[in-house]
Amino acid sequence: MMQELLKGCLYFTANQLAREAGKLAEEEFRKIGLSPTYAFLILVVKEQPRITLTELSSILHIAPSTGTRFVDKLIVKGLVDRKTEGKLAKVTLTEKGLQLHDEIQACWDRLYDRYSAIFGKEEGDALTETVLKASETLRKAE
Amino acid sequence: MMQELLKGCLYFTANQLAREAGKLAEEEFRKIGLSPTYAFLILVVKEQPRITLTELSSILHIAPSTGTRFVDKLIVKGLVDRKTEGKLAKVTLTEKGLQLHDEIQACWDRLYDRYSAIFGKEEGDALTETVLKASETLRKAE
DNA sequence: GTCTATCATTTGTATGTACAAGTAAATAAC
DNA sequence: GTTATTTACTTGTACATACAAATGATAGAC
Repeated sequence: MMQELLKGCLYFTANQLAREAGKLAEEEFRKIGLSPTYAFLILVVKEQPRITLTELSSILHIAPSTGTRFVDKLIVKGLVDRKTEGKLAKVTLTEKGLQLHDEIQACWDRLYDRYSAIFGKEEGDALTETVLKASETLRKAE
Repeated sequence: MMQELLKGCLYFTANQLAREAGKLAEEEFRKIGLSPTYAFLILVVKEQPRITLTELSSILHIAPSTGTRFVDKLIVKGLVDRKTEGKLAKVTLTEKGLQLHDEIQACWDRLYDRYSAIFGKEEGDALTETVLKASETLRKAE
């Protein structure tokens, strides 16, 4: 059967998992009008004000060009602020962005709880760790 | 540290894994000018000629609208053929699509070998299975 | 037989994401 | 000090993907 073949392919299953996990995450973060990656970006910038675009992108594991687009949109929403210094683009939260921080944290906690409710806390954590390790193994192998 | 938080989030790690796994897969399938999902679509249609759009989409775990776009593009490339019968859209390989089948299969085998070389065959299989199970658990939970 | 509800598909629109090319700043070579 | 190289970032373009709305076809209610 065809389906069996597909099930044995890591590309395929990993994408499926990402899409399913994404549905939950998007649902949770939709409450504050952000998609999950944007929300995470804000958390990162909160922790490291004046972070450069490159560092931000690398922490989020997105391409720099993608980082630029995200920052662009968050500037339009008035949540972050970009100041270029020489060739560096430094990103910082605005007052409004700062105010959103607690809500984002709350969404995140709820999301984590939902994953935990589905998989069980121990198993969920183990799964996340397995997936993380696998992605790091792949990255290093390339 | 921020990075630690992100590493504990399934949404985040699953997307990372999907992107890393995708790089390998795209590289492999680029040789025949298709992206992995298109290639898989062709394998599925080969196995089930006159498959309906809905069934095809569901096997590939993509939304029906996405299925339509994919089929559109493959028609333009001359690899598949769509015949609407009543309200159903039946998809079949063209001669050209059929001829591509062996090459796709070969790419797939090579891709599998590459994953196996990186993770080890046993571990790679186990990983894929874990990821598959997780995505199914999530899907059922929603 | 008409009307309505349901189902399969497509299309409009939007988002996330990336690569490649372009631009601009910093650094190195000489 | 000018030229070449590298580095950081942005922009043009393109693709995968989805949701919601539109369309078209079947089936059921009466």
